[in-house]
Amino acid sequence: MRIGQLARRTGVSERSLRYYEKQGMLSAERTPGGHREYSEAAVDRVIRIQELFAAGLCSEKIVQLLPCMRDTDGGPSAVATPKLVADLTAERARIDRMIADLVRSRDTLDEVIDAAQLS
Amino acid sequence: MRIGQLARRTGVSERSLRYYEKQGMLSAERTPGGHREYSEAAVDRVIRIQELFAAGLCSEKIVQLLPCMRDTDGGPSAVATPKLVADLTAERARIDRMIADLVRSRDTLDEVIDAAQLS
DNA sequence: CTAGAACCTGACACCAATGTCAGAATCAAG
DNA sequence: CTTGATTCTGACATTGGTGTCAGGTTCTAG
Repeated sequence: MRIGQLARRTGVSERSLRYYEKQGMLSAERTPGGHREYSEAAVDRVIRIQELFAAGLCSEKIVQLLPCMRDTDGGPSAVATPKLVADLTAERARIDRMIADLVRSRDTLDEVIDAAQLS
Repeated sequence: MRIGQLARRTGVSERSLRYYEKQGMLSAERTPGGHREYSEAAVDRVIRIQELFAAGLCSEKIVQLLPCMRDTDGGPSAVATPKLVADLTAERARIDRMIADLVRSRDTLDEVIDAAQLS
């Protein structure tokens, strides 16, 4: 599929998709004329990338991580190096803290919302 | 307490604390010489602010939200306006989506980490 | 062939919190 | 009083993903 369709299907701007490619997170075939042609698996990959961004990973880490992920395209997934595993373990801990923070913030919001409702 | 101690106790830089004040999120008495003097409740407040930042709220929303929060200083908490409640409800939904994303990302990381461990 | 839609590259701008630095003033202990 | 630690203000830089625009090329339906 073309970049426009991928953008629509993922909700990610074309700008960002091109950026992902430049960072090495996303690849695409090219038509003879130079237009990008994406495989079906790109949809899942883009969504994964977005999730990882939302989790606070920088593109560099994502680049290292992606080849180790079991992807929908069934490609042979690489095994993470010890260094990468250490990094990811740290990221995992950070994500855990993030989730805890978010739950607290949600509770805070709920308190305020509830207080306003019953007034 | 002074800004340095508050920074150490919260893990937030002095720079950020001054920024919070300028944005109207944090207040402080002043010594005759102009140095900031914080109450004990400032510690909790700063931590809350950080959590809310982590939850993706901008400082403007936080400013509106803070007076409605039941604070440790026991100040009379204001009641949120309907408009604010609507905003916060939207934020709450966003936070829910964020948490779901984070859990997925954490699972992704776990898969990669586990795959590397047993190899 | 042609017109309009879609795509290409490259460059500049933005956001919002934070880092950092400089130069001056204040504070607290000896 | 002195001195070293702390704080003050203000300004500029950074970050990293994204928005946006310009000028040109490619694609595709009629």
